[in-house]
Amino acid sequence: MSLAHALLTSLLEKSSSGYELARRFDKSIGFFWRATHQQIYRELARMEAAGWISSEAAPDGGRTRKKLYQVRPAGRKELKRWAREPAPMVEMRDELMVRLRADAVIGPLGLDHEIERRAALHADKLAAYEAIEARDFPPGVELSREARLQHLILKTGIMYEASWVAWSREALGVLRETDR
Amino acid sequence: MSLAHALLTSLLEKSSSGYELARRFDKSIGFFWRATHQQIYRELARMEAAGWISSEAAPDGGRTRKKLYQVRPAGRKELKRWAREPAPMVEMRDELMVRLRADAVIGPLGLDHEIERRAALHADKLAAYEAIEARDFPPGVELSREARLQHLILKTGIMYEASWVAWSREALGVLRETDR
DNA sequence: AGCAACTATGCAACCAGTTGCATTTCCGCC
DNA sequence: GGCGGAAATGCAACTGGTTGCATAGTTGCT
Repeated sequence: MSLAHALLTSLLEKSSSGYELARRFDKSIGFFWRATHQQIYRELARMEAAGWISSEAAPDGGRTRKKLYQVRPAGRKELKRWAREPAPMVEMRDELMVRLRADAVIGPLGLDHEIERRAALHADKLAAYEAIEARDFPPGVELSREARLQHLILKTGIMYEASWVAWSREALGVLRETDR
Repeated sequence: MSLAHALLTSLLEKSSSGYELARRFDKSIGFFWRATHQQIYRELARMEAAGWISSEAAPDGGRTRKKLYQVRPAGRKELKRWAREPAPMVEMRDELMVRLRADAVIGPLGLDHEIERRAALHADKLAAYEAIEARDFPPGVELSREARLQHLILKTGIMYEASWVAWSREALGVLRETDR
């Protein structure tokens, strides 16, 4: 269960409401860990029950239902404990590979369109990440430890998307050479 | 739900029992789609209920409980239908990134050991894939359409593992430079 | 005043995948 | 004859993630 730990990390950076966390997950953290608002609310409730975080009504005099969460010492301790655990290796798990194999067995299925579509999506993400890199991590600037690690994480995303863009080119080559 | 379709593909290659499929999933198909025997038995039962596959007792005179499954026309049709659907893009989702971010926020946690451990695992997989490539797809040999697609799938695995090995080197550099 | 869009939270049902355990039969070994 | 291990199938309980829907207040437009 590492959504909880992603949320702890995010809350340590800044105490927030569930809603704010959900939107934050659409950005930085969300590059490598997705979560719906449902999941987040449910998880926050659990974490509060476990004593990892505490909540207070937002300082707006009760006009909204908004709750602000902050990390309690037990939560920080839990995050430290968890971070030292071995991280399960992420396996490649891709429906497209199943489709390619099906295509190999039951004849040409026109998967090239699909690959082109995905190549475009990966290229978009890659461009977005590279824009962030150019903006936040320009070359020649000394970075803090924290910033260097954030840069590393961003570069991981860049590597990932670039790999898929390159792969798509190769796959299209194979398919077209083959189906000519 | 694409385990069903992975199983259909596998059964089209060769009619098999659940047990055999489970072991086959530890090899070729399992490089990009994992499944436990539990999942496989459950899914085979569903697929039979849907009329995609049919089963018969293994030709051993009822001495074992073994069942042999084969694909029915409806199953082949379903596979074709499914293969043309858009394939959801696989997002990068990695606990290690959460850990790196936690490390950025709550100080050095000694993640370098963890990264080394994973680098070794990825290097092992990479070596295994490359051995298969050298054995099954030696350079200069003309390949059938099916074999070319299988080679493409294998190369995808190689790209994936090689990316992570390269990434690990970079990550270790950042961490060590930073924590010196 | 009326409506749409956004902020903010949550319940309930479902689906896919994991874990732990149970069962039966066969085979080889001591 | 007994024992362990592999072949083969399956049930039950649980976890994590998704989907659809409900609720309620706020802001701003017309």
